[in-house]
Amino acid sequence: MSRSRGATALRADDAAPVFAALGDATRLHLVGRLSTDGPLSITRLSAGTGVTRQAITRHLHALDGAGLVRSSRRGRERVWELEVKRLEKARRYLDRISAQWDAAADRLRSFVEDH
Amino acid sequence: MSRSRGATALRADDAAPVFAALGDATRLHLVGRLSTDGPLSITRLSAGTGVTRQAITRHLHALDGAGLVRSSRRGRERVWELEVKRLEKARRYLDRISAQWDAAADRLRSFVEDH
DNA sequence: ACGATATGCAACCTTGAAGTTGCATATTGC
DNA sequence: GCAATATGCAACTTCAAGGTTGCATATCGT
Repeated sequence: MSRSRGATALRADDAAPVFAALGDATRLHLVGRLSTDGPLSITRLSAGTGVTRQAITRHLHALDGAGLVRSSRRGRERVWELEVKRLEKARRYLDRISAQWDAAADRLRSFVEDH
Repeated sequence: MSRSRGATALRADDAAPVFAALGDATRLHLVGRLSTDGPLSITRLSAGTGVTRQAITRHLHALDGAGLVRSSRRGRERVWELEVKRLEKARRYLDRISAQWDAAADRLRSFVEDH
């Protein structure tokens, strides 16, 4: 096998929604916050963002739809946490593209040298 | 300096537009195509996409706006190529978030162990 | 029981993304 | 010069994303 832990590479059509979810400043801030501070409630995530709690809730659902976060009810609050696996899949996707580009650049270089 | 080659980490507000540009299936396909086949003209990039050349042109401009591609005129055609540096910055951004998450997970674990 | 706190849900508004069609302009090759 | 090829530019349509307000519902703590 080419990768450890059975990780499957994302195909373009599957990767696009993940990047789209990351492609909003507010959501990217949420992801950053969850990555540093760990699981947090909606109210805590909303504090200091400048937008309403309902808007934040929508963003969290958007991230959830892309598989980037996960939530669970804890008493009267709902706690959200990062789904780091999906994030790493996205990272590997970018890795692969860079690698392909490098290979193409190498081919171009040797082509030029041969002519 | 903390990184070689003077690479600067992207901040959330700068990274979001990059991910947004990657967050569309058509554009992601274009990026993939450019990464494997190298510099290509608009007409070639449009062939077989199912959308009009004008739409592809718009997508290319969107990618350009995010700094992910670069173009130059070659005779009567315009050739687009991947700007792999920006792609790698985005990759490092995801890397950093994963790392922060790992650190947070470690803190949480030792916190639990101490109580 | 009750006030305070934390969410859930829905209707509504505004704006920009994505795609189209139509037409103008620039280059190439004979 | 001219037909074919490759873009550039602009107006128009459709639709969903991002935000808001208002109100209902569920839990906690005393």
